[in-house]
Order: sequence, then structure tokens, then C-alpha cells
Amino acid sequence: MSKKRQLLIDTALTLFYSHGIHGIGINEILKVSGVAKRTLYSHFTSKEELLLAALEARHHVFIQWLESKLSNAKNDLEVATQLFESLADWFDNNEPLLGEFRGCFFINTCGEYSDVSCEIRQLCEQHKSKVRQVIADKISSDNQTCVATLSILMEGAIVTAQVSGKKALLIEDCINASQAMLH
Amino acid sequence: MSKKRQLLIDTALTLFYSHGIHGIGINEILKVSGVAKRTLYSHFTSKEELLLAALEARHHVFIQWLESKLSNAKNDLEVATQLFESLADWFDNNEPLLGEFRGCFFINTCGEYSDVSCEIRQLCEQHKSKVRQVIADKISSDNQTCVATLSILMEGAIVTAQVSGKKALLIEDCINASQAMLH
DNA sequence: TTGTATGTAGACAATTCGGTCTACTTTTTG
DNA sequence: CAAAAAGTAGACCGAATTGTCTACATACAA
Repeated sequence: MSKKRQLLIDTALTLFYSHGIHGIGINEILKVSGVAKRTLYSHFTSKEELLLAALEARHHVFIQWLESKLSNAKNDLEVATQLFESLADWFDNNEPLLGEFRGCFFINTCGEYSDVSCEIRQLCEQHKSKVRQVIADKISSDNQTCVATLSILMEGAIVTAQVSGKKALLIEDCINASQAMLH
Repeated sequence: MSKKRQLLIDTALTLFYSHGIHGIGINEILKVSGVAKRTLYSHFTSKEELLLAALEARHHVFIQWLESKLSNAKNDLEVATQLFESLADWFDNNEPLLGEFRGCFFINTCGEYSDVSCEIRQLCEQHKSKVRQVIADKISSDNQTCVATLSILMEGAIVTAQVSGKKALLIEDCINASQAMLH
């Protein structure tokens, strides 16, 4: 992997994430990264291809982060608490790996693309599917409902933190709801 | 309220909602609505002002819809079931008042605007605050946690339906989680 | 009748968009 | 060393962007 290529992906990810895809032009990405336009188009055929690369990069970073955060949970309740407490750290910008919190990059991206069958949307869907899988792998019970509920609470927490501001109560509620579900 | 003004707001709302704010140009809104550009700029000083009007219009429609859906719930559990079953109808495009489901317009909008203190974001935050208030007014118990959890589940359901498309199981999970919470 | 509101079509300006291209320089590698 | 690969700056293209402006038409109420 070329150094410039990685720099372009990183810069695109940061800018797309914070200003939306259509809110950021190619020229802005070039200016911020300091890479020449010719170089960009030797690595990517279009803006969309750069976006796809950025989505994939974010996917890998996020999944790796999530797996590490849940790695030492010893039972289902610990999975839940560690999940939501890690999210709280993200919301409070205490997770350098994930950068400044601006909601979920994949949710934000879906808001800008209406065609559900396009490659971009499919990548977003696959990411969410993988996130659920990571949680499922840590849940000992074969109860599929538990995984689904945790995922829904997770999405709700992310969106609420983004739109309504980050609150300590939010995470408490998620953990309480998890406890109620796990009897 | 002028007829053309309302037509512009309705058209802008539909197009913004389905393609994102920055994905839709003024000219497209004019073409679809059949209104002259001069007329638009006699009613609104800028695209942003039109967006604010569209957000407000959506806010009123959604709140009215939500209130009507929860109006005849007789206890907390009924509030929860009617809430999530109404959401299911929305996801399945069986709620003409809300139009074709494309996630939450306010969440999608927040994804395109990073400045939390700008007027657009504040409108989105106020909308979510009002949604929580509508739910709170129907919950008999003074338990604030119940309202918060329902809200989080609601946001999670909306986002999951938008990104991952799973609908039937999703609503079941939300209702199950509500039941667990309400003992 | 005569203002005044509100509407029309569309040219135009200034800027930005994604993307191509030329000409040149640097870095890596066999 | 020499060839190939990867980089640079930035002019340029056509299309699209938001917003302004001129000139004119229609509807309605005092």
C-alpha cells in the first residue's frame, strides 16, 4: 500500500465523516492532504471509489476497536457493560482510534445515498452485519434476541449522542435495559 | 401561507429527505415543483432557509403523527407496543403521512452538518427533545428511565431499519425489551 | 380602475464540482 | 547506472452550484 494512497484515504475519511460526502469536494481533500490531484486519480478512478476505500478503512478500524473492547468480557452482562462504557468513551472523544465523535460514519453515509442496492449502501449494511456478528460471538447464550437488542440499543445510543448531545444518563439507561433483558 | 411557498417546502422536504441536503440542488427543486426561481427567492433568502422550513414542516407532521398513534394507549406497555408497531408501519411504507421511509430526516440532516451550534442542528435537537416529551406525556409512571429507554430503542429501530432493512424481528425485539423493562 | 401581491421564464454571474491532461521531478528497484 | 514507478503543480474542461436580475403576466382587493 502506497503511503500517499493511505494518506488520501485517511484524509478523505476524516473530512467525509465530519462534513458529509457531498459536503466535501475532491479539491478540499487534496488541499488538506497535500497530495496532487494526478496522484489521487492514479490510485482511485473516482470520488466514489475513494469513498468506498474510506468506508472499508473505517470498517476495519471500528471492528478491531470493538473486538478489543469486548475481548475480556466474562459473561453476557459484562459484554453489555463493556460495550456501552466503550461507547461512552467514544462519545467523550476518549478513543483516539475512532477520532472525534460525529455519530456513525455508515449511518451518516446512508443518509446521503438513497439507492439501497448501490455498492456504498451494501458496504454500510455489511458493516452493521459484522458489528452484530462481533457481539454475537461474545454472547454465550444462543439467544439471538439478546444480540439484536444490544445492537438496537447501541445504534440508538450512537444516534442520540450525535443528535442530542452526549449524556452519562444515556449509557446508564442502556446498561439498565441490558440488565433487565438478561434477567 | 402562499400555495407556492407550501409547494416548495413539500418538494424540498421530499427531495432533501431522499437524496440528502447537499445532494439536491435548488434547480432540481424548482424543476420538480414547477416553481420559478424568482418565486423561491421571494419566499426564502437562501437554500438554508428553505431547509429550515422543510425541517419545521417535517417536525410538525411527525409530532402530530406520533401523538395520534399513541393517543389511545391505556398503560405504559400499550404505549410501547403502539409506538413500535406504528414504527413498523412507517418502515413498511404504510404511513402515507410520513412518505416513503428513508430513516429519520433529522438524523440524516445531522450527518451533513458538523457545527452543533448552528440553527439546523439545534432544530434537529429540539425535534428529538419534543419526541421524547410526547412519549413522556403518555407514560404514567414518573420513571424517567422508561422514557429514555423507549427513545433509545426507537432511534435504534429507525436507524437499523434504514441501514439493515430488517423489519419484522426488529420490532419484536423492541417490544420484548420494553416488556422486560416494565417488569 | 388601479395598485399591489405574487407569479412567470430564463439569462447571467461567480464559484465550485469531478475529472483529464501536459510537462516535469523524485523515488525505488533490478 | 538506468529503467520504471510514483510523485509534483496546476491549467483546463464541461457541467453544476447558489443566487441576482430584467422584463413581463396574472390575480385580487380598495
